[in-house]
Amino acid sequence: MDTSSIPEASTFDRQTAKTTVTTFRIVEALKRQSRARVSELADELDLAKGTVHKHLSTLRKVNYVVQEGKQYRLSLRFMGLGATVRSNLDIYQVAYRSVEKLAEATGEVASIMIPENGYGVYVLRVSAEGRPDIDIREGESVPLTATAGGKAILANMSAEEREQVISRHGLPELTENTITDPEELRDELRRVRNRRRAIDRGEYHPGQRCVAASITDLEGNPLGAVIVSGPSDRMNEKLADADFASLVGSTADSVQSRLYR
Amino acid sequence: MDTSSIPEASTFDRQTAKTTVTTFRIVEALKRQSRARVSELADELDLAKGTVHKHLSTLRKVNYVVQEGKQYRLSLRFMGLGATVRSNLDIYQVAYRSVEKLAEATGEVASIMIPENGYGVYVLRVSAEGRPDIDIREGESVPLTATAGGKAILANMSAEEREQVISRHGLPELTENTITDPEELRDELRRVRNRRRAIDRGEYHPGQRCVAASITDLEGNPLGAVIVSGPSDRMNEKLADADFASLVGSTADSVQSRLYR
DNA sequence: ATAACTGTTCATATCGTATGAACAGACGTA
DNA sequence: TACGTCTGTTCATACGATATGAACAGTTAT
Repeated sequence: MDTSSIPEASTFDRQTAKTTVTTFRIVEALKRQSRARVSELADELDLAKGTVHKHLSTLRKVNYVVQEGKQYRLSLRFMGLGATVRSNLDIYQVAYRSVEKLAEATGEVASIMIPENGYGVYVLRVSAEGRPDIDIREGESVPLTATAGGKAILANMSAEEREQVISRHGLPELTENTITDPEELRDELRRVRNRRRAIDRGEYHPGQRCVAASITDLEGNPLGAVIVSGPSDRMNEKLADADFASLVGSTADSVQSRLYR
Repeated sequence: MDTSSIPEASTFDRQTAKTTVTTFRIVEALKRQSRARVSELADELDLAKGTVHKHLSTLRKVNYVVQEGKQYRLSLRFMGLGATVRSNLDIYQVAYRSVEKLAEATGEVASIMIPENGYGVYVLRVSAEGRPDIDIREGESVPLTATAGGKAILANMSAEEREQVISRHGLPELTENTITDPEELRDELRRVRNRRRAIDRGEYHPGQRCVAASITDLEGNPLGAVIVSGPSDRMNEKLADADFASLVGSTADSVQSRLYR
């Protein structure tokens, strides 16, 4: 599951360009459906066919949508935007090599997550054998409350920010292991702070287990997290070795120190 | 250099959502500048400050722009769009492993390019030692006329399509080696067709040299190209070995055959 | 302290969006 | 084949919303 979708344009205040809202509602619908026709989108978004057609043909003219017969799909130009956004992140540049090494050393998938608007975004994922395409993809947004990386980030936020995230986004129950009680989450975050590492047990994907350590700025505010993920059973074995978990922490520390030089 | 930018909204016909055009002009300006303030964008795009502010705050509300103090930047959500678009491409799924192997076998950067709207887009780039971040990035659009991959694609287009690309986009001179004469390009494309491979010599980046082979559908229409790129001097040495160049071709053939099974 | 910036909000006029109808063409069915 | 129902696209219209420039307060430099 990805983040929730954009409400219809009329729910926004007067200081909002509602045409733009509608455009992005269409873009996100196309993201979900990968390819769609005019009337499908009109039905789904409750818009007139003419309206959808106008938006799609506009997006086609600016090259962000491609028409294939009667179907429309998002164009590869979005890849260019995504790649540019990512490469502008200091943390991505600095962390790239370390994450690669971490994947190699652990034999599992290693990632970087960055918080944005109360969500966590995986900006980098490397597996020991090539790029991973299953389960979680680079660029995916996930709730901070239901992943090891997210918990590592939340744990280092100020109480104020943390509570804001919790009240804004709640604690969506994604698997039977997801923490859904705010008080329980606060306890868990205290443990994360003390141990300087977060662990999840299938709270986002059942059967997946992750270890994470946070990267902070000089005041201790969270900038992101380093994560190692794998199948629960294999991860359980590996976690028995204390060196394994400390690898995640030392990677995070190394990235953090290089961020400030 | 990336693809050219969107003209101002008023130049579009009546069947176009001009608000959307303006929004994407702002998005592309933010792509170029990575972070910008309201009045910078207003100056650059020749819009009223109030207009830019309205668009930016709209984009922020739908989570596609992040505000950091007085600066605005594109959000990581564009990464999610880009990753989704890419993973919907059959050719990406099929080619991934082969390109990885090709990078390893050649010791150079191996890529897949896909044509879209008369441009070539690098949808995948793998280097023997980790992900390459220099020069050309995944997601970047380049002119078909000035790259080996682009020439491999152009060579397999119908004469009609090919001429349409040439007349629409021209032959932009990117380095002193770029082919700028249409007739010379047509000759070159004939050679490409005969040899079943395209070579460039710094026509896009000086000092870079690439070999490419096309991937086509069952009717022979170009779907993309497989490319190996590296520094000119090193590539010259390697190209002396006939097996080296044929590796590119056999990779393309293998991808193509697996596309139709 | 001044001055020149800034980002944001506001009211206004005009432009342009969203709508639903109308149309022709594609598609499937009988 | 002929029908009916779907489609995408275009069009005119009414209303709504965009773009504007001015006004304002806040910030940064001078």
